[in-house]
Amino acid sequence: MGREVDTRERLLDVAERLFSEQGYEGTSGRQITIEAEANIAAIHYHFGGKKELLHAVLIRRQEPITRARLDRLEALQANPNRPPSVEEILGAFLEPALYRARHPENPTARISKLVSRLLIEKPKEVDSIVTAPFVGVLARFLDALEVAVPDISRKELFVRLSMVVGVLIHIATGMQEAPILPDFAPPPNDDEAVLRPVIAFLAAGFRAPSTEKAISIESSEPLATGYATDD
Amino acid sequence: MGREVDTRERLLDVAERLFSEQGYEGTSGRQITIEAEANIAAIHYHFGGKKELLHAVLIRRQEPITRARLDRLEALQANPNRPPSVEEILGAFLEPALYRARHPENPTARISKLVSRLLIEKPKEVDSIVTAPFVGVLARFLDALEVAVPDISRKELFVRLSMVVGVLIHIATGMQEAPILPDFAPPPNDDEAVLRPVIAFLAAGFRAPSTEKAISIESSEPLATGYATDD
DNA sequence: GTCTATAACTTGATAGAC
DNA sequence: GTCTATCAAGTTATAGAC
Repeated sequence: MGREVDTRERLLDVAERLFSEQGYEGTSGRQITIEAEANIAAIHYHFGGKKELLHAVLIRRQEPITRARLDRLEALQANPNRPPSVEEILGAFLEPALYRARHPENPTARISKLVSRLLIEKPKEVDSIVTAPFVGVLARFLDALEVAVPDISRKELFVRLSMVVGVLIHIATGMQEAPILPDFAPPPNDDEAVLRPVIAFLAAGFRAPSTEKAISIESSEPLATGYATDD
Repeated sequence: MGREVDTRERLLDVAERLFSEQGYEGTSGRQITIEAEANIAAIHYHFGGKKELLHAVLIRRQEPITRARLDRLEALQANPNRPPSVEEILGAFLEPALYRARHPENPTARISKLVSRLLIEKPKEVDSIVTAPFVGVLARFLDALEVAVPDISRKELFVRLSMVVGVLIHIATGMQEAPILPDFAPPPNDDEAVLRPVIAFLAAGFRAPSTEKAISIESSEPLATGYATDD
């Protein structure tokens, strides 16, 4: 295991694993090269530096997940007479990112954990590369949710979708199997069993009545932003 | 601002801010002492080291939040004839940790963000000190939820509560106001407006029908754990 | 493409003067 | 309690031999 592929790819594999387990700042280039059985100078030679290595790690996996999400969503939308349910939409959003999420050796699980960490740690070297591909995806799913849950404004649907992202990150980082409560067994290893209760919970949340105040007749303006400076 | 208190306290304040903004690994003791207008050796003198400084930062705020949560929960449970609703329970859990969460200068907001980061980054120096106080709190809230949502097993309620934790972390780290979608204004600054739609969403999730298979008559054993080794 | 060697710097820590 | 001075160890990065 490990020596059948060339140095460049071994570096990508090891970096992906270590970055996801220890974070970007918590992982040194030295450790990566050692575990990849490569030379200390290899990162600089193949990528230019640690930052560029992170970019390469992300690019390699980001696009397939994005496409899987959009493909699944489009498949669900194929029949305009039966628009997808909230459950189906959430499945299309969550499953590609959490495919075999409880198998740490699985690339999808690792990259979702890494992206989640980066979203919180926000080292300067990322922002664009992590979030940019996400923006288009969220917009498409928001469109679908507007059809599935017509009673809720796009604005409130966005708040709800953002909580889905929070849950996704929580699962991807493996926090829910933390020391949190000792008397519970860790979740099962198969995706369906992990996601079924999660999707049921979230879908019910989407169907909750709106919490927005009923708006007066004269409301052609956008909703107030609430940008108070305060204090 | 900054020089009215003694060095030890200034170090705690600055460390709290920098750790929460940059993470534990991403913040150097040097930077802390410089911004606290203290000497480079001050951390070692007052705390013993960077790790002990982190402990001191956490201890200072952890306990008040824990007590606020439990106090609120107990107040809700004062009248045994009217057990608290899911919404009230969630409010008691979330509000103490998110008090003025969108004000980065607010200690509660900072410490919640720091704890959230530590739960994901998991530097070796913490685990116990971060998660230990949390365990007892979660158990108490789970008890309350069992009364409020009697149709759902404690096991599935735990899964749902763990998603609440995910949402809490998402909000505390400020991820939901990220670059995620450009056409939405950031959430308002007042807690009630931030939390009302969140709590409504989560409460509806708790009331979703159980996703557990109906169990056969003979089921004195604990549910299967799903600890498959697989692969 | 891979190596050694090392430059240039930052980190956490501490001894010892004041 | 606070300072300077310095430590050993670690970091990214790079020049140049093979």
